[in-house]
Formats: sequence, structure tokens, C-alpha cells
Amino acid sequence: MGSLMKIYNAMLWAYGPQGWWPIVSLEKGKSEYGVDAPRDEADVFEICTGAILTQNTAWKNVEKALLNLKVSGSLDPKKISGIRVDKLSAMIRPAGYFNQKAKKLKLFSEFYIGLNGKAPSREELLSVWGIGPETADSILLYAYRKPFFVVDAYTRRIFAYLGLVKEDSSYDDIQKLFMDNLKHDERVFNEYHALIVDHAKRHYQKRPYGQGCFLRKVIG
DNA sequence: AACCAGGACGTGA
DNA sequence: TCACGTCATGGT
Repeated sequence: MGSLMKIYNAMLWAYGPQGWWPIVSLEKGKSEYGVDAPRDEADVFEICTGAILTQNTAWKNVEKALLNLKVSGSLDPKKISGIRVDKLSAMIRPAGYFNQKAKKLKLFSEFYIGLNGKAPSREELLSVWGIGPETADSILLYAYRKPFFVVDAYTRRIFAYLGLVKEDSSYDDIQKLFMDNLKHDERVFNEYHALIVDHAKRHYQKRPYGQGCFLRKVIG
């Protein structure tokens, strides 16, 4: 078995299925895991919105912004495209970069409406201002269940520590490593990225990175 | 009180 | 191409 699959199995054994992408629960006032696939159109759009709001931002803060949007009935492409930017930015304030993200959400909403319910291509997503490679892949993988591997800062940090990628590798280089060495199964890509985030939160947040990380001995 | 958080874009060289 | 600055709230 390849190293990447060994690492995947080790994390899955250690932490269990992560149930991504989390969806905000109005009752609990926070996001809940365990909804493995978007149940309806509203879930799809919420995942896209969350993917934009979580850019360089702790999920905890994104939950607050998503809840503000949801309780006011604004978590909808037509609502967001119709609302005033200053009102929108006020609602998503807890997620940081609120002026930029308000603009991004409006532009994405227009784009989303134009899709008429069909899935966007990666190139189409990347052509939207505010959607970079990670956000595009997150949307494709978690909202549309397409097999695109999501690379984030944690992925680079962990796999550089393990010596499997260079510290300065590009997004595309790292994504290629995973997609060249794993079966293109969206369920595995889904779980793998979620496990990376969980593992990184446990062992790769404060320096020195990698304290208590057990993955190096898994590779063998 | 720095540092980090499930990044992306604009700029100048 | 690419290094660097900017965007911003909130938790540790």
C-alpha cells in the first residue's frame, strides 16, 4: 500500500469518519457534522458560502456568520445578490475580511444563479473573483461531490514535516501528488481532507509543528 | 501580546 | 513568475 493510503487509514482509525461538510443547525446555533452529502439545494449553496467565508479564518467564526445569514433567511443566492453590501458585510462580520467577503459572496451568488442548478467546472469557478484553487476544489468536492483533492495550509505543513512534499511546493504540485497516487474516489478525498484538518488541529497548530504526530512511523 | 485560523488578490520587479 | 503587502475578527 502507498504511503498516502497508509496515512489515510491511520488517521481514519485514530479519529473516525469526520462527517464533512458541516451544516449549520438553527436549533443548536452552530454547525453540525454527520451530514455526509448535501441533502438539497440549500445545503449546496451553504457549503459554497462556507467555503468562501472560511478563507484564512477559523471555522468557529464562520459558524457565527453563517448563523446570522441563516436566521435572517439570507442564506440564499437571490437574497444575497439583492441585499446591500453594507448590510451583508455586517452579518458576516465575525468571519473577518468582511468587506472583501461580502463582495465575494455577491459575485458568487450571481455566478451561482447563472448555473441554473448545474455543476460548475473548476475553470468556471476559478474565473469568479474571490474563488481561488482551494475554495474551488472545496466547492467541487463537498458541494458537488466531484473528485478534486483539497489542499490547504495544513496539508502542506503536515506533508512537508513528513518529507513527502517540499515546503515551497505549489498548490498544484501538492494536489498532483495526491491525485496521482490515490484512486479518484470523492468519498476518500472528502474524508482525507477532513482528517487532515482534524489531525492538524491536534498536532500542527502551535510551534514546533508535529509534536505528538504519529504519522511518520506509519509510513514505515 | 504575538500568533494563527480549513486564502485570494493586487502590485512591482 | 513570484515575493510581498493587504484584508479583519476572534481564540489561545
